Amino acid sequence: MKELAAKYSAKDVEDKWYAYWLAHKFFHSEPNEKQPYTIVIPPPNVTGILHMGHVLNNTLNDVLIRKARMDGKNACWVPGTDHASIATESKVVAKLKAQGIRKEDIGREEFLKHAWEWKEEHGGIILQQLKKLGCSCDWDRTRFTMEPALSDAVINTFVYFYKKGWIYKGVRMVNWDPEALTAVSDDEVIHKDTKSHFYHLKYFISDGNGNPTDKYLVIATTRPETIMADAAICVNPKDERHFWLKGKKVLIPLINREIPVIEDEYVEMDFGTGCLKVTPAHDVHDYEIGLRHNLPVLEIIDDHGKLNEKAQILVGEDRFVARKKIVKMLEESGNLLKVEDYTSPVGYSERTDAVIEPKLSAQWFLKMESLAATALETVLSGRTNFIPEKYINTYRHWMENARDWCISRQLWWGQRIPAYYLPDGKFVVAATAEEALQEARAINPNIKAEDLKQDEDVLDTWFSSWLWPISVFDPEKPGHPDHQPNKDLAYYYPTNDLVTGPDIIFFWVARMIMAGEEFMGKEPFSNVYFTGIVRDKIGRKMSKTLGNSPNPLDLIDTYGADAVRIGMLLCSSAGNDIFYDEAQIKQGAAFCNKIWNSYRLVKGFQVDAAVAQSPAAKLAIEWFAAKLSDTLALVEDHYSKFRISDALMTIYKLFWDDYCSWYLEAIKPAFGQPVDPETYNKTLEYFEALLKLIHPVMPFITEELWQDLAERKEGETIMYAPTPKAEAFDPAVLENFSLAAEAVNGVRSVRNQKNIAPKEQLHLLIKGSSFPCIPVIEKMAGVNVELVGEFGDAQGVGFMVRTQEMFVKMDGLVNVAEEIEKAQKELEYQQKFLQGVRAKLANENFVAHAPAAVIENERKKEADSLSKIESLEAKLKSLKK
RNA sequence: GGGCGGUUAGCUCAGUUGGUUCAGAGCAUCUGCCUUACAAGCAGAGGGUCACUGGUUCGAAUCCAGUACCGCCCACCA
Repeated sequence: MKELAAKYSAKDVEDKWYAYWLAHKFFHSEPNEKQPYTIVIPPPNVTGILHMGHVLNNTLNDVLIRKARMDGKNACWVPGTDHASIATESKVVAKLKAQGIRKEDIGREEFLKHAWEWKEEHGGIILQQLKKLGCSCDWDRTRFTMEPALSDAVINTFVYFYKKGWIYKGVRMVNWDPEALTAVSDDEVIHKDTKSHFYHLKYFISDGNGNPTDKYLVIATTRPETIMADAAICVNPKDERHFWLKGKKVLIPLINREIPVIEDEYVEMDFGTGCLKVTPAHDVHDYEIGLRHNLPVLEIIDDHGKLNEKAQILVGEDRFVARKKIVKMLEESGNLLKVEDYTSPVGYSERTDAVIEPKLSAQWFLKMESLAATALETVLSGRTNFIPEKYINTYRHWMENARDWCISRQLWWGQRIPAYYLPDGKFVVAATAEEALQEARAINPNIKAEDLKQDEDVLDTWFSSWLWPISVFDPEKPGHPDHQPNKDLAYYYPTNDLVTGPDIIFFWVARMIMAGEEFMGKEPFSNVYFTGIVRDKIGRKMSKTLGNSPNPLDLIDTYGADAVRIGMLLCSSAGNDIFYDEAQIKQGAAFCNKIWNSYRLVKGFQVDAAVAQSPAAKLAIEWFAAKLSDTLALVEDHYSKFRISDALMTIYKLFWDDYCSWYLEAIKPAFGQPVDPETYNKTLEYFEALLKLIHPVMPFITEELWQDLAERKEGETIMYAPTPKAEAFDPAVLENFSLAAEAVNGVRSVRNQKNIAPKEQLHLLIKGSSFPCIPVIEKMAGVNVELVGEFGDAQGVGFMVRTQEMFVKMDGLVNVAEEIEKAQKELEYQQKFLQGVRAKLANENFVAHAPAAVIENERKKEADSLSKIESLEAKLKSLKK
């Protein structure tokens, strides 16, 4: 046996064992005859770095996958990264900007070169970081959403849906991000209540020749800078206040353009002034009103959010600058009636935090109706479970109201839309330029390859990640529903569990279900476990700007990966936000050390075949076998319900309290004394079972100790050791030991009160003819036990274990008055308790309605209480003598 | 504005179909111990009117209704 340090040092073991696992390809999985257990990683952004959210998510994933592996399943965890269109592109743009380069100047091809360089440089860092955490991903299967095969899959699915008639190009009002210069989907817009102003503006009625009369109407708007794009003023047809406006025309302030007054029920009579300025180009609802009334669409804000020449005034000004300036101008011109403070929801871009500009533009859409209906059914039917269930409601609401998905993005980093335009503006959709040319020739036989221009836009990132559970195994399958799944896909799909955050339930989870049903005819996973958001201990989100997000690698360096994993899991229950506190990681480190030191004790035992097994050891061995089986069942139950932190806490207590504090102390030989072989072997056996049980949570320390526990051959690992199985046991064994433990606690309590050192041997009298596990009590409490009929005149302190009277003999140390007071108090409590029980039993309604078992129990309480009262009274009598 | 979830010890949370002495766990706190595996430890102790108000019931932390507060999702009444 090698010497073990007094403290566990994670640094000395973690890298060593990770390298060992890799060298032996323990993480690698190939289809075989065993039952598969599959997880696909929620692919982190390719240029991202590990944050606490990743730590939580991937720790959970790793616990599940390691558990499944030890349960005998063929476990496969597929890792990879996401190209993250907007996030990556904006990072590259920023980097180039710092060098004074604008992407427009260098062009698409050159820009993509830079982007790939960036990806090569930063891509995959996060995967290396996951290794530090101990994640047992099948690295041979690492995928990237923009690698050629997966990009082909994306293009093929686009073509597939286009041919199916579900993808269309349309001019729609989209959410325009003026900073990223791209449209974003509805889900990427975050509405925040924003303080602004409500400007009441006078629009003078025209005399018919474009000249103002002295009559006017008043509109209220939050966006005065858009008045130049007004196409009409709209009132509710039922609004009597505005009947006089019928058929009138009004003049837009400052520019005096004439616009009609129209009527539409959309206008709320009791909101604002009841007059709405209709600006079809810059408001979603106004656009719809414009369609109904055939109004012209005049766009005055450009892609960058600046006013263009069509605005006539304030040309070139940013929309927010223009707002301030135009208010002043309106005030000077006498059109500004009043300004109110107003708070209203404003849409912001999730990625850039820019205020979203509703903008009319040509975009590609995927019809959601059928996909959403199917995917809703997948969850409602329970083929895919959500943990916690509350997210089903959220999911249902979204699916029932899903709008067509805007899948085009005005970016370069991503899969380019496979639409090819002919010179006349017609287009064809095909997977390759060659196929496109053929199709184009069907329209116009004279078309040459160079006449075709491919669409400039790329596809939304989620349009590739929704294929992830399929494409990581067989990229040929999506887009080709007739294609026979390859061996991997046939074996690993559907995957089992998905662990992810609720923030991407629609972006990703819902859409993976759609793609799974569409291309495989089967749900992509059976369970979705939603984690919470990791917050700091006072509840703030982790963020770079707040600086409250620790670097996980520093934590791993300081405390070890096992400690970090424990720390995260301790405070995580499904669906609840996580309040991260470094104290929890310290607790994890303390647990590592506890395990380490218990091993030091066990390995330090001297074994001597000539030594007889002590009665206490025999009892403890019998008890721990039962305790272990009992706990194993509990742990399995927790895992089956995804109560991972409960499972961890259950094992934690089994190891620390039951094994270390009770079992080891009970079997531990006196200092310098050897232990008998049977006890030694059982102790090692239990220790090994505990290591296996906790291995999914703490992979490194368990491997280290397991390897040292016995002679191991190269290539052996705890990773594939089977999970310990519960065995049948006699519940009386547990009950008896816990009675003994209560007696021990009673004695210890007395020691504490009376300030008696643990070493000092005491006498414990137990009234009665028998009591279980007496040798354990003697060993653990440091007493000699004597069963007696009566305590007689002995001096000391008494206590009770349930209905059993006990008495610690102590000459001279007893304060009789104190003892009397204690007994008196206890007596009063018991009498009150008895009263309550008897009142219940005297209640005819209770006796008539309650189940027999409950009544029986009340009777037992009554009897127990009576017996306690009897002995307390006797005790008082003898004390008072 | 609509929907969903929550409120239990100082903190983070359990509490399964209402019924065992059910009011719990971990951490934190307090007291005593450097006892020969471990002071990242050992032993002991204190701490809650289960948000509030009503109701159902023999019996409510648990079921129902209302109130208050917190959180999340959806939704651009300009």
